[in-house]
Amino acid sequence: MKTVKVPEATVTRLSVYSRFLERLDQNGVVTVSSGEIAEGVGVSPAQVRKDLAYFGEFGTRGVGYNVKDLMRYTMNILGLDKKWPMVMVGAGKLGYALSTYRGFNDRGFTIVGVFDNDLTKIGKKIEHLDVHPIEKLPEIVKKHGVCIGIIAVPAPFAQEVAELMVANGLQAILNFAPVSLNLPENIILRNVDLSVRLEVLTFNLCYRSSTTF
Amino acid sequence: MKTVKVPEATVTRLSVYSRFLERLDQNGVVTVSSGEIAEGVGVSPAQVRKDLAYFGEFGTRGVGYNVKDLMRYTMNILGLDKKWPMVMVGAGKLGYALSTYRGFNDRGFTIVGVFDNDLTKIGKKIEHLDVHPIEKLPEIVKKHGVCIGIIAVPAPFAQEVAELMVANGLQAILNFAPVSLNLPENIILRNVDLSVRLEVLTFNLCYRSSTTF
DNA sequence: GCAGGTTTGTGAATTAATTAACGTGACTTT
DNA sequence: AAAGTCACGTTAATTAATTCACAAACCTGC
Repeated sequence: MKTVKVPEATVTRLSVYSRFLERLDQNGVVTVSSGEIAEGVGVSPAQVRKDLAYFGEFGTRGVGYNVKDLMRYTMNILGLDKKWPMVMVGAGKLGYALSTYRGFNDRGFTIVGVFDNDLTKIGKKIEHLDVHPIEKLPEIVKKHGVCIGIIAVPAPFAQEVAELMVANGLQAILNFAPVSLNLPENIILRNVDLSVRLEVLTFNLCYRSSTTF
Repeated sequence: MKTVKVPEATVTRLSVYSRFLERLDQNGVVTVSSGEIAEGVGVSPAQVRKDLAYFGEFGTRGVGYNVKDLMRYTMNILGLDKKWPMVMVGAGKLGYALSTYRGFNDRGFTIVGVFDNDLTKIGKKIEHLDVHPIEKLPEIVKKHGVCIGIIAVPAPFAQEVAELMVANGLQAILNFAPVSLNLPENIILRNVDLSVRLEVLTFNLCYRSSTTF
């Protein structure tokens, strides 16, 4: 166990590999090579092997990887062998869409509480879940042992929501509000910034002929 | 005009700076330093200056940057001085949420067509927009001169939707389906993979004490 | 109009990430 | 059972990105 930091990009790719392997497995594929994985997800074969090498030796030389095994290994590395109950704050359109997003369930994530402070939303149902007033967050977090929170509120409220989450012991936050949150060092925070992603497209559209300056 | 490639991370940060500057401007702030921007968005001051340096000299030594000017510069660099009509394919919950997402409009993006092949969705309204059958995509794309497409369909359909977009001349695609799309080199493609983002959180939750291996 | 305090812009140094290259082990074939 | 092939794991080389550090430029006050 060397003391080497795993690049974030590696973790991201691992998640992609994992899902690709899941699909191979469903199609009955038994063995796969780094080259085939690379081809399937759009990276280089060396990259695939390097990424996996951070965590162990999972393949057989001259053969490749057992799909089912590698799938399990990658999922374990990502912590997907555990249960991850989550809370969602914000029951607007985005919060609603995310709360019912199949992709989360498919990977074992479960939203156990949706919260809002808008009286017209509280009490409504999002599938089988009630929309609770924000005051109920502590109770639900405690009850389910939640450590992941998702923020889907308008930008001006995101910071206070994040602080409330931290105050209630959440350790990881996925923030969809388009602002930079200021939180303690030990909180794991990642942003999903939809406009930013689009603006990367427009930038490249403008400079596609010459991505150079 | 040196021939230096601009890192993707720089473009991403530029978008974040731009929005931060917008907020400063709304609050009446006239001048800002690289340090203040850095503080506000969570990067280092040197990073801010370096990022801007790819595109020119926008500041005044000993003083800082004029907020309004730098905001305009950054938006121009990102292509936000132009109109970007977009089409959305997929009128499920996510497609619906994204089609009505305020954050896009706030940055000048407009969705001019929403498409689906589900008969129960076609003809319905998403705010002022009709949901069209997918066959109508070519017409709308041509009519509005669209070059950006958003994919919000289930994974199994994403590849064919992407190919349809490419066939109709779209040049940039933002893909929300959790699959790796295979498209021609010249198409600008970015993925927003919601599960992947969550799995980066769970990975870090598992190895927070020792992010090292 | 000069001194002192600021903050930019930038080349150099550092750190990080990716790609290349190759030795090693495993399976296959004859 | 030996030779050939294949694909992994790993070290080295390369490329990329970030941070450092400092000269140059600007403003303020006296």
